Amino acid sequence: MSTPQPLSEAEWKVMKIVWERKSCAARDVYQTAAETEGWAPSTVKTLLRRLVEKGHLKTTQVGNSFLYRPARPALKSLFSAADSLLDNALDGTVGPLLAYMAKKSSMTAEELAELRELLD
Amino acid sequence: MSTPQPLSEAEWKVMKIVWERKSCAARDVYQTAAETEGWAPSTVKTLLRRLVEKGHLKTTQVGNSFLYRPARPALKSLFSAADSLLDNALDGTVGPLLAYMAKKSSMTAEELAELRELLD
DNA sequence: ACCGATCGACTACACTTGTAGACAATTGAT
DNA sequence: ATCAATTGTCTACAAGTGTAGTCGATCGGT
Repeated sequence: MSTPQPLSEAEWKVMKIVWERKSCAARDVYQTAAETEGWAPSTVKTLLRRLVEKGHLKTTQVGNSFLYRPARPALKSLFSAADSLLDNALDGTVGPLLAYMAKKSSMTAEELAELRELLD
Repeated sequence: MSTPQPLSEAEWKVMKIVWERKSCAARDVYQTAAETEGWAPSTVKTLLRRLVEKGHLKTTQVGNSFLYRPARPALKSLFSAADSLLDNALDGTVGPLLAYMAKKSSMTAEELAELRELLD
């Protein structure tokens, strides 16, 4: 139970929308996803349902509808995905992989500093 | 064409076997995958075929059979996968993500040193 | 009390993925 | 020349995924 089923690509996008806001009525997700992905409301409904089934989202009923909230923090899910990525790395490729990611991602100065500290 | 379709989980496993070897006859893959994954030869055949279709493997005919060789280096594919992972990261989560990966993966001293250098 | 908007439930369907059997051609050994 | 083993091709099928329509219940406004 600690690690729910992995997220598909479309599911990640929905999760990101939910993680980013505190109140996550279905409507918020519909609207955001319509703008950013061009998805029909039905599409989002299906994804929300599957995410609940998979245990990534918890719901609280409010009137006729639900409030959706993440079942676990974004970082946890991100770490699970990172585990898979690391599984796919061959011997000796992890260093270059991290270097690539560090270079590509724009990290804030603080993040950089923390990371540097950690490497000891 | 620069970025072939992404690899599925099972496909990664096959690719890893091929990347690790010089000569990659189908038989080598069957045997290794049978040991490590318990896959039937048919399963491996299907995966090899799909990988060729997807452009991840190139073949050279040798007698009745093929030699399989990666269409691009492992690092390239790994980087593509890293791109997806980074796409899924929310603001401010990249630092912790890299920290997690660095901690979890046992890198050699040299890799560590290189990475440290890079963070400047 | 009624009506339009909205929500969730159910249904749909093509495509991908995991997993594998059947079979024909070819090859290597005898 | 023959025969067993091996290889690739074709076929199969259940589960997962992307994408979305329909419909009945309900909520909010009048």
